Amino acid sequence: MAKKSITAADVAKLAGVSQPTVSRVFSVETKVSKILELKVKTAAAELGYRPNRLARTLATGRSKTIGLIVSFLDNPFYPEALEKLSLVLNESGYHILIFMAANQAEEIDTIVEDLLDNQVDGIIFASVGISNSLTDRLVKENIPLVLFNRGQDDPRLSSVTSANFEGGRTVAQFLLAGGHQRIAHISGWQGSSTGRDRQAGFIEELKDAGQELIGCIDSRFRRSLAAEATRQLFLGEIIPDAIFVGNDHMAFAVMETIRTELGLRIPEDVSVVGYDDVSMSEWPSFNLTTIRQPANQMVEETVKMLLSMIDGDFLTVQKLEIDASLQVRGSARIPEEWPNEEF
Amino acid sequence: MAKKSITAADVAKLAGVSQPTVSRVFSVETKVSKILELKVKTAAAELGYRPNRLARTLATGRSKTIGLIVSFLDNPFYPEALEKLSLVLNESGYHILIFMAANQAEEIDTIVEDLLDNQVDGIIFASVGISNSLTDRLVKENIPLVLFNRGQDDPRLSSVTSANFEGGRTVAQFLLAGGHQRIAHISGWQGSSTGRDRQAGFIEELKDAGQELIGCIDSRFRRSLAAEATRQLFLGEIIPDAIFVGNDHMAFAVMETIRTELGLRIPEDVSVVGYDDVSMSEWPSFNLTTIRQPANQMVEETVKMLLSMIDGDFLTVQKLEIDASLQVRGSARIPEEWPNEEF
DNA sequence: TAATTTTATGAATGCGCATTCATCAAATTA
DNA sequence: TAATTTGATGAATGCGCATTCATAAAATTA
Repeated sequence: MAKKSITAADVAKLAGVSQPTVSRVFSVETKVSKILELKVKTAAAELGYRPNRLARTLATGRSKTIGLIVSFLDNPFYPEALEKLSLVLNESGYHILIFMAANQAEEIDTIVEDLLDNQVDGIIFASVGISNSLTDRLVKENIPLVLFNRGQDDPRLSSVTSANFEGGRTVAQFLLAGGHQRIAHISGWQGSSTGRDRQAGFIEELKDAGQELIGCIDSRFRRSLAAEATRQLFLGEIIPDAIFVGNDHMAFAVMETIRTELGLRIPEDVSVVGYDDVSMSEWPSFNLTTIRQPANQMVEETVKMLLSMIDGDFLTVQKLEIDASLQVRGSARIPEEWPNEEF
Repeated sequence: MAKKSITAADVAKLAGVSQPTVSRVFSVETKVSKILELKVKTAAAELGYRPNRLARTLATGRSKTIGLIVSFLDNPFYPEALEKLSLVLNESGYHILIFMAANQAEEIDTIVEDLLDNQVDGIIFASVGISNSLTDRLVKENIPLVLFNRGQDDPRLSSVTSANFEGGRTVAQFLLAGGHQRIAHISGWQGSSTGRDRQAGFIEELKDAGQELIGCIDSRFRRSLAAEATRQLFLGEIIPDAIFVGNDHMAFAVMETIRTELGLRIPEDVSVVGYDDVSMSEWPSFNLTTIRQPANQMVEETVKMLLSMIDGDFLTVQKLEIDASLQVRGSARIPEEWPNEEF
């Protein structure tokens, strides 16, 4: 029933030229005389012709489509990033084939196969890890890929993250300067570089100052686990006067647990610091002091990196770390001598 | 440089059969003898063959890909829906080509052209409208489409929404039963059916009870406008004792403005009711009484509808409205005689 | 003006698959 | 056993485009 679509051949016939000429008019960097070009364009407009992108892909081997695998969409950082990603890629003429993932290696494998079946020109892994075997596969197949907000040690993998280690350090400095004595950490997933690096930087800086964490619980970027961890931390003899939470998404749950269940005040009784600076952080209800991870910039760099790999300019692997500064708000005691603006 | 990929012909050669036989093995509903099938599968496994989905599309005319246009991704209702959508479509073997949109008709037109170039089998418009001319076009091209969380009068358009009019009515009943006397409405975008219907149902029920709104401001589903509208409402002589907000996303901003800027208590001074029941609504900070819009069910129906259109079973246009019940929480005074559970 | 180079164009081909059609072998019936 | 039907398989073709190659026309040079 579907109306047969208009092909280059149809346009060619109407314009009185050959099909290749039509093709040339709709491709860049090919020479067609002004006269024929006009004829073709007129005919095309009359018929409402548009090149079939899939046929083009089949002929050229390039789909102008990139695969995107996203996880943790309940964390508002990712919808924000996704929106930006879409914008930037579309501007470059790329389309997005999107897949949501939990974070099991097996599932990722399946998704990637699917992506390859669709001839994507490259893949962005947003906050999902990639197994060694899959890396082998993709490197061998020569599929460009970039990890977004997730790093891996494998020297063949490019990634864009914020400076998580430094970020963790900064939080520690801030809390130490605020005179906190009983500092705890509710960490992001220790199976992820972001979770690990933030924690490592945080602990290292504390150690340099002669302090140790009074508690450290992996809550795997999940609200419910973060809430549970909070309860846990306030169960013992020594209760925290400051908690660094592995990301904002969990920090909100932590704050609510502290206020609602424990009946404590923030920051008077407990300071809370997050990581990401999602837009919700500045909502009055939270007013969360947090490390600002510039999603826009990260997205731009990710796309730039991926596209240059696709264009084959250089396939140099890069592990880019974007500076992440502290956004001081009201959820943590502010040291008197702390610089006014951003750190 | 890209390694030439393995084709059906390669597999055929290794298996000692013809290319069509390989094709048949990888298509459903085609008969191949057990012997050859095994040979082919063995050879395919050995080579790591997978059918090129684009080539298949070109040959069959079906891409097994659907286009998704989403707007308002900052409203957590949509990421939640998106996640579900991805799940359900993938289960049916469909892929998603995703586009973010603001809500200008022109932009949508461009996106749809792009989608068509990619031979999508169908399109889901999540919370975006569609112009008449575009409808003409898509109907003529015979492209199945479903509007998700958005209705339009055009009899050619299928849609899945919640029962927005009834939902608005329910909220009014609830607020009236609670004895509220000065009821206001901060509405969703009046350019959208959801915004209009919720408002219309709300007003109608009030009218039936002999009440009128003391204020009604279109805040177009935007937080900042909702906050501004709240200030506006409390500027006058008569200030509201209840506000129905067009969706949860805005309701959070309204609540924060009421508490932080106006220094009023919820629900003691003002009752607030939202619409959607996003997961954030049950966060202790908000504990928002709201109309529950069952995203899961809406997504499932949307997909079911779209796929049946694609399969050509029947192209009957449907305007499906899913029941939406009131989720009573703490942000609005609860009438004494109100049924314990859901309404 | 003749000889040479450049440039625009069309014919032919291939990308990887599904599908029609013809063929041949096997299974069924008379 | 001959005649008929069924069913599996391969050869050929097309989906819509880009691209190579050959050719004819135009532009350049001698």
